[in-house]
Amino acid sequence: MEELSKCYNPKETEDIWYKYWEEKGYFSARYNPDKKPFSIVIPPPNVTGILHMGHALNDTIQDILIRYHRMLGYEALWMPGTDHAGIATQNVVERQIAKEGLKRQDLGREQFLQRVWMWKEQYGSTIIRQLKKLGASCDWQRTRFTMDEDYSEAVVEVFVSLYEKGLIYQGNYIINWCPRCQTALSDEEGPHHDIQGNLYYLKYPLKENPETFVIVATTRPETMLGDTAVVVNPKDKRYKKLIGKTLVLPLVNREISIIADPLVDQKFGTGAVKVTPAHDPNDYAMGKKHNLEFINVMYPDGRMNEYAGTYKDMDRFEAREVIIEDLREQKLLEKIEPYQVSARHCYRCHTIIEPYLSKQWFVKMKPLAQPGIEAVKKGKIVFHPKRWTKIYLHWMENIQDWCISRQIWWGHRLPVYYCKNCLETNKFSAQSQQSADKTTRYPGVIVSKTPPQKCPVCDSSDIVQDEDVLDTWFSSWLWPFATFGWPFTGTSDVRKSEEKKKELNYFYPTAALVTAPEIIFFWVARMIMAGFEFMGDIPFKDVYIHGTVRDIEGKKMSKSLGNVIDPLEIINEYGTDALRFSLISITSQGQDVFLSKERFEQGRNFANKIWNASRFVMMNLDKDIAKTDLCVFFEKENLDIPNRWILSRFYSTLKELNKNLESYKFNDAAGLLYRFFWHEYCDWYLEMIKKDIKNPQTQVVMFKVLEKFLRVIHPLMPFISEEIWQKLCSDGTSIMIQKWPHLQPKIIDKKTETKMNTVIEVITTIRNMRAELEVPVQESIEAKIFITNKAKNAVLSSMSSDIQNLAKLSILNICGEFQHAQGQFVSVLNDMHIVIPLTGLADGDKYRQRIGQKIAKAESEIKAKENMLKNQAFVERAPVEVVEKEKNRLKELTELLTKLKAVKHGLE
RNA sequence: GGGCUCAUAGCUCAGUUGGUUAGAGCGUUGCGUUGACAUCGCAAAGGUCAGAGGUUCAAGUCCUCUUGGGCCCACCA
Repeated sequence: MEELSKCYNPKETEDIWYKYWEEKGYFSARYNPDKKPFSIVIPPPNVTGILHMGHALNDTIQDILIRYHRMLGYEALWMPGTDHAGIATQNVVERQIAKEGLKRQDLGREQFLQRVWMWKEQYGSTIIRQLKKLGASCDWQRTRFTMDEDYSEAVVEVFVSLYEKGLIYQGNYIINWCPRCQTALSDEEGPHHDIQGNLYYLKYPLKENPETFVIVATTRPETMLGDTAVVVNPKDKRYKKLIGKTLVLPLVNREISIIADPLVDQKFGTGAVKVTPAHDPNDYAMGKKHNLEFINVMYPDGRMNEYAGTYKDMDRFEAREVIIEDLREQKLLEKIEPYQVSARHCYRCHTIIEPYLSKQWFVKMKPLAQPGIEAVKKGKIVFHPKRWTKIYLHWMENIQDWCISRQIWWGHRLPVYYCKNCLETNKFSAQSQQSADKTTRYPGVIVSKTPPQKCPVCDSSDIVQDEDVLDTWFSSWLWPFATFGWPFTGTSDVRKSEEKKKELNYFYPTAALVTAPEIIFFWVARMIMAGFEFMGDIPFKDVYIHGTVRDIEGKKMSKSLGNVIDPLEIINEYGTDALRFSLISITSQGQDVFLSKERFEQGRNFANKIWNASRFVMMNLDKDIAKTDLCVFFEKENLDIPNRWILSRFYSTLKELNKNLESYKFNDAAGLLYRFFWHEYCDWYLEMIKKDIKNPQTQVVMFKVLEKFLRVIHPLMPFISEEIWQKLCSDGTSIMIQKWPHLQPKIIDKKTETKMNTVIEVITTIRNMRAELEVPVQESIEAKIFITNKAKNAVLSSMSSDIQNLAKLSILNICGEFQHAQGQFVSVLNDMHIVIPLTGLADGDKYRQRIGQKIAKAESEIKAKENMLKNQAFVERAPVEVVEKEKNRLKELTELLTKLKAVKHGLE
C-alpha cells in the first residue's frame, strides 16, 4: 500500500482511471446468455450540444444505474450517441458561413450539407468527450448518430412502412410556420407564450349601405387582407338580419359575405369574427366548412405577398402598423384595446410562429397512440414519479397528427419521389385522395426505400426526390431499437446481421429511460409508439423523470440568461465525483434542482473525507489483512461492540441503499452513504478504535467496511473509489468489476446498535457538560455514571475506556444507585445520572439554568401526555401499541422529572 | 380556461403508508491545530411546518378554500 497525499486531488487521477476502464473494455456489453441484461439508451444529446448541468444530472443518474447493475452482475449496456438535431445544427452552420458572408442558398444544397458534415466531424464529438469527463460508462464502441447510414435505413423503413399502412399522408393544412427558420414545425415545436398585444376593432362597411359597418375584433389585423368572410352566431340578435349580406373588405375592396356558425362566441369582442382561412387553424376549419376561398397573403419569410396589394413586401408586423394607420385614416378603426395574446413561438429561434397554409406530410397518430396508452394504464411502463402518468395520458388521448416534413436541408430526406409526367397529367383532373392503393393514392407521388428508376405508373424516368427533410424526432423516436442496427438491411453479411438481431432481442426492451420532463411528448411518448409499432413491445419499463436544473433564483439555466454553472468548470475546480455527488444529493424525486456553486463544496468535502479516512486506515493497516474472511471471523461472535456495531450499521445502510436505488431515490441513497461514512464510520468508529488499532479483529473490520463502502459509493463517485481501491486492495482489478456487497441480514444486530447508542449518548452528554462548564479539551476530568440497570451497567463498564477516551476523562466510575452530594454537576440521561465533581471548576450557574429548562420541558410534555391518555376516545380508538407507547413514554418522563427535580433540589 | 408543482431553521432543501421530542447541509455562536482530514473536530443556538377551515383519538403529512412563487397543456378571434 502506498502513501496518500494529504488532500484528494481529482485532477491527478480522473483521466488516468477513465482511460484505464476504457482500455480494459469494462464499458462494453454484449449478448451474454449467462447474464441478465440491463440496458439504457442515452437521450442522445444534440451534436451541437455542450455539456450543461441538465446533461450532468441526467447522465450521472444513468451512470449510477448502469454501474450499480453492472456490479450486481447484469450485462449492463449504456448505449451512447448523438442526435443530428436538424434545425439547431443547420442554424449553427448557417451562422458559421454567415461569417464568410454566405447564405446556404449561395452554396447550394450539396455543398452546404458538405459543410454541415465537416462541422460535425470537427465539433460533433465535443459532447462525447465531455461525457467521458463526467465518468459516463457508455459502451462507446457502439456510439450512434441519427444520420448514420444504417440509422437512416431505419428511418426510411419506418416512413415507407407507415405510408403503406396509410398512416402517413400528405395534405394542405394550416401548420406552424417559423418565418425565420422558414420551415414547418410540429405543435410541440411551437410552445405558447403570452405576449402583450392589442385587440383591434375594425369596421367593415356593408356593400348595400357603406355608412353602416360590421365591427370585427382581431389581434392580427394584417391577416385581414386575406379575409374571405365574416362569421356571426346564428342566434345573435344583433346580426341576424345581416346574415347572407355582403361586406366590402377595406383596403383591398374585395367583397366578402356574412355567414353564420354556432361556434362563434357572442360574448367575445363584437360577436363578429373575421375569417382568414389561410392564416388561422380555426378560420381554416370554418373555411372548409363553408367552402370559403383560401387566400394566402404572406411569403414564407413573413413578408406580405402579391395578394396583399400595396402592402406587398412589408414584414408582417410592419404591415400591421401601416394597415392600422390606413384604417384609422379611413375612419375604419373603431378602437384598440390592450390584450394579452397567447402565441406560439419557434422553439429554436423564438420567432413568433405564423399559422400558415401549406402542403406537408403528416403521421396519423391516433392508431399509433392506442397501444402506448394501454401499456401505461396497465403498468407495463411506469413513470417515476407517478404524476407524469397523467400528463402523458392526457397528451396521448388528445393526440394530434404529427407534421413531419421540414423545409430545411440538414436531415433525413423524405423517401418521396415525384414523377413529373404523372403530376402534369393529373394536374387538372380531380383526383381522389382517398385511394387505399399506396401507388395511386397521390398521383405522381412515389414512396420508396430506394430511388425509383422509372415511374411504376407511366414508366417515365423524369423523377425527382422531395426537397424536404424529416423532423429530427422522426429519427429519434426509433432510438431504442435503431441503435442496435434495426432493420438489419444494411449488411449482406447474414451472420453479422443475425448477431445484431440476437443482441437486439437480448437488450430490448431497455430497462429504464432517464430524462427531463421537457421531452415527454417530443420523445418519450413517440418512442413508446414506435416501440409498439415496429418491435411489437414496449421500449423501456421505467421512465424516470428528473427535475429541471435551475439557478438559485429558480430560473432555468440557459446561455442567453447567462446564469449557467458550467459542469466542466465544477469538475475542474472540485472534481467529477464532487459534481456527481452534490448533484445527486439535491435531486429529490423529480423536483427541480436549484443550484448554486456552493453546493459543490459538500461533494468536494465528502470526497476529501473519504480520502483522509482511507489514508488513515491505510497508514494503520497490517499487510495481508485483506485475505481474512470476514464471515468466519464474525461467526466466532467474539467481536467487541464497536466492531460489531459498524458492521451492523454497514449492512443496515446497505439494506436501505438497495431499496433506494431500486426505487430511483438517488438523493436518499447519497444521504445515507454520507451519514454512514462521515458520522458513523469516521466520527465514531474510527475515533473509537484508534486507541487499539492493531487489534486483529479491528484490523479486519476496519478494512472490510471501508472496502465495502468503496464498492457501494462507486456508482456515485467512480473516480475516488477506484483510486483508493487500487491502493487499498491492490490485486490489480478495478473496482468497476467488483461484486456489489451481498446483504447479510445476520450481521445486522439491533441490540448492538442500541448498546452503542447508549455509549454515544453518554459521551455526548459528558462533552456537553464539559462545554457548559467550560472545561478545555486538553484538560482531563473525572466523571461518574450512576445506573441501576445491570445490563446497561455492564455495557458501559465494558466500554469505559472508550468513554474515557472520547470524553477526555481521567477517571470514570460506573456505579449503581445515584447518591446526592454537594458540589457536583449532574446530568440526567434517561435512567442514568452522569456526574462531574465541581472541584476547581466554574460554578454551576449555567447548569442550574439548564436544569430548570429541562424540568419545564419535561413538565409540559408530561401534561400533554396525561391529557392524551385521559382522553377516553384516544384510549379506545388508537391502536393498542400506540397507547402502550404513550404510557411508557409518560412513565419515562415522570421518572426523568423526578430525577431532575431531585438534582435541582440537591443543588440548593 | 384546464392541470401539475412548491411554500418546513437565516439560506438551500429532506420528511415514506397520519402516531413519541420535525431532520440534513450551508451559515451563525462558543471551544479546539502534537500525526487521517481546518475541504477538520467537539458542543450549542435557531422552527406556532404560508394562512383559514375541515376530517380524525391523533395532521407538517389527508380534504376544501385563500395568498404567493414556478411549470405544463389549451383553436376563443
